Amino acid sequence: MQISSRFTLAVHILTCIAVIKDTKVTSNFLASSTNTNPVIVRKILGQLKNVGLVEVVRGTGGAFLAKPPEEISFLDIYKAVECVERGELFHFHENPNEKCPIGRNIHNVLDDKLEQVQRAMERELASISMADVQGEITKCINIQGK
Amino acid sequence: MQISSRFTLAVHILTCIAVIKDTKVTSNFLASSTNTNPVIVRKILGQLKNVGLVEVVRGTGGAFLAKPPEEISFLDIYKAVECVERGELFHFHENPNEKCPIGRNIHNVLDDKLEQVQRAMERELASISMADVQGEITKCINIQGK
DNA sequence: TTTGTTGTAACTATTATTATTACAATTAAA
DNA sequence: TTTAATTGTAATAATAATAGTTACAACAAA
Repeated sequence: MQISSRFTLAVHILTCIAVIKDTKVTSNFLASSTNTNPVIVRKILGQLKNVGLVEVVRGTGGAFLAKPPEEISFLDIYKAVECVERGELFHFHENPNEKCPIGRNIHNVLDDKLEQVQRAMERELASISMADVQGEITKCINIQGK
Repeated sequence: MQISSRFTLAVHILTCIAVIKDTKVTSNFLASSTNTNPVIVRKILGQLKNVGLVEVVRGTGGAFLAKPPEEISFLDIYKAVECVERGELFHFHENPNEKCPIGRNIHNVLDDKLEQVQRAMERELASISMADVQGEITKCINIQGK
C-alpha cells in the first residue's frame, strides 16, 4: 500500500508554519489549506510536537517551528507521523515454514536486502529539508506576484 | 502503511521455484512453505506470470522461471505484485486548497522530491536479483547439510 | 466572562489486506 | 474413458488502517 498521506500533510502543514507570517496558523486554517479536517491537523501537529519539530500554542492558538527549517529533514517528518509499523518499510509474511529449507532460510537471506532498500529510501528522505521546500515555494509565490 | 507482504511472498515463491528441483512446486507446496494459502499463492503466481517472470503449468501443476534468475530483479517483482497504486509510493492528500498560496504551490514543490525518494528506492530494488537470493540461500542450505 | 483555540475521545465510512471455501477447466496417468 | 491432482477465479469474510466527523473539556487571551 502507499505511504499514508499523513506524510505529505505534515510537510504541507510545516510549510504553512514556516512561510505564512501575516496570519495566525491555526488548525482551522491548516485544515482549509490542506483540504482536510482540523482534528486530523491537530493529530499530526501533536505527532510533530512529540518529536520536537514544532511548538503549538494552547488556548490562544497557532504553531511555529521548534528548529530552523534546515534542521528539519523529510526523514524526521516521516518518522514522526509513523507511516510504517515498527519503522519497517516492508511487511514480511508471518512465520514461513521452518520445515522447508527455503522457509527456514528466507529471513536470513532477505532481511538484509530489505533493510538495504529501506536505508536507500531513508537516506534520500534525510537529504531533503524544510529549508528546500520553504525556499522553492517562496520563489513560486513571489513569481505569482505576492 | 507498510509495503504489502505480497512482495516478500513473491520473492519466497520465486526462490522455491528457482532452488527446489526434486519436488514439483505446486501452489499447495508453496502455501505450506510460505505459511499462507494456495489461493493467495496462485494469485501472486498469476501476477508474476502476467509480467513474464514465471510460467505456470495448468492441469498437471508446477511452475518454473521464465527467465534466468539474474534477469529477475526485485523491482520487476515489486512492480508485478502492485504494492502501490498507479506506481506511486506516496499518497498525496487530495485537492489542496488552490486559494491558499501554499495549497496552490505544494504540488509544484513536493512532487519532484517525492519522485526522487521513490526513484532512490526503486534503484536499490533494481540492483538486487533472484540470482543473489538463489546463491545465498543455496549456501545456507548446503551449510546446514543438504 | 467571553471567545477562540487545542487536545482528545468516540464513532463512522471506506478501503486494502489476508484468509478461506467452492468449483469449473485443464492435464496426465490409471 | 475415468480418475486424481491441479490451476484459475469468483465470492465471501475478518481484520486493520485510513481518513473524516462530532463533541467537549481544558486552556489562554482579550
